[in-house]
This record gives sequence, structure tokens and C-alpha cells, in this order.
Amino acid sequence: MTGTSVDATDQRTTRNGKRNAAPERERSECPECTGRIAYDEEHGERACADCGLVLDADGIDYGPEWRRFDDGDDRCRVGAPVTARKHDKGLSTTIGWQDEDAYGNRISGRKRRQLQRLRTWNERFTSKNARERNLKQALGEIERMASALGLPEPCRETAGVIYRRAVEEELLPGRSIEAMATACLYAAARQQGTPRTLVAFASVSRVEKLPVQRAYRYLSSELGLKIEPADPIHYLPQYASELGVGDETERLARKILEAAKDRDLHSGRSPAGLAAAAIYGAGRLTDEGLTQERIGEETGVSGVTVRNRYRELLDAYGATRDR
DNA sequence: ACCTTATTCTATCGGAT
DNA sequence: ATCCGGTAGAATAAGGT
Repeated sequence: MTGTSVDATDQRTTRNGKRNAAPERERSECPECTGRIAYDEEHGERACADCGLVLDADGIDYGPEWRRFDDGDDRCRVGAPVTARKHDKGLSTTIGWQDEDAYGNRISGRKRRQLQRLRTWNERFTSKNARERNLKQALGEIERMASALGLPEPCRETAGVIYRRAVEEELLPGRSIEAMATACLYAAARQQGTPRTLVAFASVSRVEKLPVQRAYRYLSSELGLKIEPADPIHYLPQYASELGVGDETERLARKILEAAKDRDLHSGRSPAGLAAAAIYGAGRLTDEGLTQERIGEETGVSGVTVRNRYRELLDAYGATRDR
């Protein structure tokens, strides 16, 4: 398999499957002298162009990190993207199980025996030591649970990355692979904004809830995982389409949430609940005819929570507009 | 490992349009 | 008749010791 024959245009993905786009940096003014803020790519710093005040250091370079030396500026990657979901990052060769040649014809008994031997040895080489086998098992478990819970690919990928870090940091000895794998997936799901409850994980996992909880706590403290509460606005598009509300309502809900954010209504509240309440409140203002019950059905947020939130949200929204 | 605290959920009921 | 708003008690998640 040579990389050069791969169609270049489809391979423009990074390791985690995301597009290679730099996030926009907000253009702002220097708080000291109101000068222009410039971003220094080379040093990863954001600093005032006039007085030199450094606002943000150690930025991440989102640009492509490879170049090509022949003519052309098409800096595509070649080959399949590397994945953290396979214990060997998907780099190793696999030998198909079918006893067929490339044209689908049956192959002779002698060849079959040869293939069988090759498979056996390939297996022995690719997962040679205990550590690799553990990794293989854990990643298999992550895949299994993720499918059971319907978690998307980036989430599984992240879980794999976290698990690898846990292995590197030697967090595994003394605790079950299964619990740790479940905890990794739980963490990844939250990081990726597709959270599931701990109970849901316990139901698909082979271990109880408690060990998973402990493993997760251990993980997040030892690895310093920064898991921030999701922004309620992220839930809006999903909920809006499930409920079939119009663009107008969705836009209004977005405004309501932004107003709420200004007044610190977020702290401690569940993002999903806020999003659901915002849609309900917006629907009320635009006469969408949404009932609390229907919101609850589609979003999994109870009517009580919707009630408690949407009043606060509308108050905040009204107050912000009056100013 | 246990306990505390804030939040949300389920079930339920009275009142309003 | 359906929807809204409120309440009580259980469950949950997260943090502290």
C-alpha cells in the first residue's frame, strides 16, 4: 500500500477527525493602552502591538505542521488517519479472514494453511506483551459500550486518548481495566458534549457504578482533566430540530441564553435544562405552541426544571433588553 | 471511604384558559 | 379538557475531609 495513490482531497483531516481550521481569535483592544492586539504565531503569544502587554502565552498553533518539498502547496496528509481507538493506532497490517484471493476465488488448501499461519503470527506480533493486550481489551470495551450508548466517533477517539494517558501515567495498577475504561468513556463523553449519566454507563459496563465513579475521580484528578460544563447553546440546534421549532424561535432562544450568561444564571445549573427552558421561553414569545410536556419528552428534561428555569431566563432577557 | 450540599426528577394536585 | 405552576421526597453529581 503506497500513500501516493490515495486521493488527496479526502484526507484533509487531523488525527481526531476534525477539520484543520484555526478557531477565530477575538480582535480586542489592549486593556492598558487600548492599542491593537496582535497574535504572534511564532511564539504563540497574544500581545498588545503598542505597549507590548502579553495577554495570552503558550497558544496552540493550529496550522499544518508538515510541509512538502516538491512543487505545489497541497499539503494533504496521506494514508488513513491515525486513530487512538486501536491499540496499535491502526497502523498495523491485518490479514483478512476470508479464504479468498483478491478476485473472490477460493484458494487452495495449501495456501489456506499458509494464510492461517500468517494470521497466527501476525496476531502474536501485533499484540505481543501484556500491556498491549490490556490496551486492546480496554479499547474493545470502550468501543462496545460506546456503541451501546450511541456515542459518536470523536467521543470514542477521545476515550482512547484518555485511556492511553492513564496507562502512561501508571494509573492502572490496582484497579480494574473495565472500570477504568468505563471512566475514560464517561470523561470523554462529557468532554465532547455528549454526556450520559453514570447510571447509563454502569448499565452497559461490566462493573458497578461505584468503582467507575472512583476511577473517574482518580482519573480527573491525576490527569488534570478539564471538564467544563457544556455551553447550553450547544444543545439548541439539536433540541430545536427534534422539536421542529422555527428558526425564529431558535434565534430567540439563543439570545435568551446569551442574556442569561451575562447575568450568571449558569452556575450550577444543568446546561441541558437551561437550553430546554430557553426554547420553551422562546416558543412562548413566538407562539410556537410548545407545551412543557413535549419539551420534556424530547429533551429528557423534566417539566419542573423547565418551569423553574424559564421564568428566570425570561426575566434576565427582559432586563437585558430594557437597558 | 464516608458525608454534605445543591440541583434535578418523579409523582401529584389545585387552578386557569 | 388540557396546560400551567407549585410542592414533597427521592435520586444524582460533585466536592470536601
